Amino acid sequence: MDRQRTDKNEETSAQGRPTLKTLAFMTGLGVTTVSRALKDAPEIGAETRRRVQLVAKQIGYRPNRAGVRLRTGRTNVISLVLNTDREIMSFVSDIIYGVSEVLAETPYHLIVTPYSRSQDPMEPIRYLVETGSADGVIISRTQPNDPRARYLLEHGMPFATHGRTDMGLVHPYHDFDNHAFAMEAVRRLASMGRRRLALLSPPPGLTYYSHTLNGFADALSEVGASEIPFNTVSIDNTIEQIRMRTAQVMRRDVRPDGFVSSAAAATLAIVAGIEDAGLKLGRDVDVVSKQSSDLLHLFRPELLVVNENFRLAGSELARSVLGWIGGAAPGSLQSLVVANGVQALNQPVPA
Amino acid sequence: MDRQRTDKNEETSAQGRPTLKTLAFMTGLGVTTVSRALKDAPEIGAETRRRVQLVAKQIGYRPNRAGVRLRTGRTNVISLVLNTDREIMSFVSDIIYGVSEVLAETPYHLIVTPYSRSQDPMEPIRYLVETGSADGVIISRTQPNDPRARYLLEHGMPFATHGRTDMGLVHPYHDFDNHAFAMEAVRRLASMGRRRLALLSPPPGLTYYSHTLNGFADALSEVGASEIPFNTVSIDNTIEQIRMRTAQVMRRDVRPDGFVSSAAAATLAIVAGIEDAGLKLGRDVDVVSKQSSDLLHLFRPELLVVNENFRLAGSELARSVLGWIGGAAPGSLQSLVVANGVQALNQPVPA
DNA sequence: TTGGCAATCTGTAACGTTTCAGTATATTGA
DNA sequence: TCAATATACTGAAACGTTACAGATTGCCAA
Repeated sequence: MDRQRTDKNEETSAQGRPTLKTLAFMTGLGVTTVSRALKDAPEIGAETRRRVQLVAKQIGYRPNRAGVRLRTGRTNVISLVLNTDREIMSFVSDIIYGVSEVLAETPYHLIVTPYSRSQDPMEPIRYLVETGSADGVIISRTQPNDPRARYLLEHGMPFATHGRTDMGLVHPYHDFDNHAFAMEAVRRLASMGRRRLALLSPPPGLTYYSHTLNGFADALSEVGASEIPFNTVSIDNTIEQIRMRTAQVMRRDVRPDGFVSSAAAATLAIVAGIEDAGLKLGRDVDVVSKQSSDLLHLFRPELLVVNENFRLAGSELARSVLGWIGGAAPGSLQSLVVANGVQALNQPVPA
Repeated sequence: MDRQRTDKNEETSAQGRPTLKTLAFMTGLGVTTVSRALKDAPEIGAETRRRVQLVAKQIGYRPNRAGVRLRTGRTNVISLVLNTDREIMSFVSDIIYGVSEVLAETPYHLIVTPYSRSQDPMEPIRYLVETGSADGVIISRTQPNDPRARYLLEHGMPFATHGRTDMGLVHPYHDFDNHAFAMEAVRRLASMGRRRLALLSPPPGLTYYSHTLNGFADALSEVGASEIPFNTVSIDNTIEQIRMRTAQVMRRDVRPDGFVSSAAAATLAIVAGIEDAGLKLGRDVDVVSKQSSDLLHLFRPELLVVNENFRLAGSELARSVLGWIGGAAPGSLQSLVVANGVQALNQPVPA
């Protein structure tokens, strides 16, 4: 079980895919010259360079990734590190699409490196660094003090985080402005006369948890509304837990007349809980929710939504990592996207 | 004899990750011996083998993928080929998780190879084969006569399809029994007294389109119900298109009193359309829908649902590809899942 | 003794790429 | 004129792995 080629002569131009040796044979040049000609090295004659590149294009030469990787250590791989059981569904595919879109025009491949509940989140990161399996890494579920970011920085591995850190270290990131989202959501609810607001927050521990909380609190004091505590659940809880908890709080004497929800799936549960308690959306209570695909308005037209574009996030993250690999300053590869305000019903939102 | 002088740069034990050479130096053996000892080759002494493996574990040796790949052509990569704009969201992430789960316990990596609307679906396939970028491939959106499957088969690249083909060629697949789903859906509607049924089908062209249609038709005649044509849209249409079309058909004199929907997102649109026409779910019409995550019941409790487990699909597909790579017969790597529970089987499904 | 054989182990040569240290040839400065 | 220098190219080595074709040893039959 081995390759069919056994002759050590270069004459074998017919089979297998072309290599530098093939190209060298066809052009009558040395492999070194061909290699350099293909990457526009300065010490190659213009004429020769053009000739080599022409032939390469003609026969469809593509550098062997294993060869390059073995020699240079460059993998041409970007790894997207995902939590296999925590990440919310649609989220992930959108990010993947966004990343793919950007990587498609480059020699880079996207590999998905999963880790599950049972594992240390650092494990895949260490694996990537130790084995040098990727040239760059994208991580999500970013924490204020994120050991992954610190580790990657220490080991000189380019990366970008979905969400910001707060460690005094500078690195590329892409983030959605959840502070602005929460403020906008509260303002909107206040403008509808809602005064007792509850927040279904992101999971504590992640950076955007406090962003959201702060935005919520800032806007509360701005508009003079009050908060109904709802912090025994987060969007990481199950649908059933959120639903039950919502129903509970809605049955109390002093109950929320407005909700801010950080995730679409969770919003379904909130609304179900509201209705479990015999109350009506739009009359007794209003809900502002983030969503990543434009479906919530079908669920209940009364819902107020803010769109978060995860596909864009994927693209930005990919661009950031590539930029860092390409030598750009990490500090110049940060982006923060602000939503275009709260949308009632289905008005398209370009981001 | 004396191997004290072989060290060219052996002394530099502090650098980089360990290679076979490192291991050879530490054990006092040759690299060949170490290589074979690690893979339990028969001509290595039991004592030596144990010793080598112990040391390898101690210093955390991991074979260099580029080296292996360059030498053997084996990539240890499985590629998941995805349509970047057509695939429905949650779908994809579930499959990825399923695949990851299986691959996690192997030396294999998952790489996502995208293609977009603008491209020929064959392009990524050809790329993978020509560059030998993967040892196995998973494709979805399978067609009865699928050029990708044929090409992969012709070129000896192991693969598995999500959905079956109908070309008389045998290859691994995983499929959800949509014929059974459609029949079950119709029976359920019929048992509720519904007699004029409409089907929101999968996109024509894909294999499970006809499976679904046939199941629908078979059950219709079984229960003596009739079909209201609804074939100007499929689940590949936009939410808005489906919604409008549903509203149209529901405003007619002879309108459906039951729907069968092949996708959850589309079901949202159907229900919206029904309500646009001033009708009420559960009273004027019932809807049976497939779903991949358990959310539809929150949307409208009256909805009837059948769960399709895409995570399972991902796992099965990964297992199939690995099995084929491992030398199993392609025909033994086919699975069809009905309702809840996988059946391994090799026989054709009711056409 | 001789030769044969099995059991272990080993060096060398690839795989395709890039880098290092050159080698020719022409061009220039004096 | 000679040497210095730039221009255009080249072979060899190396990255880490595995396959191939030996080595070396001990043992036993003849």
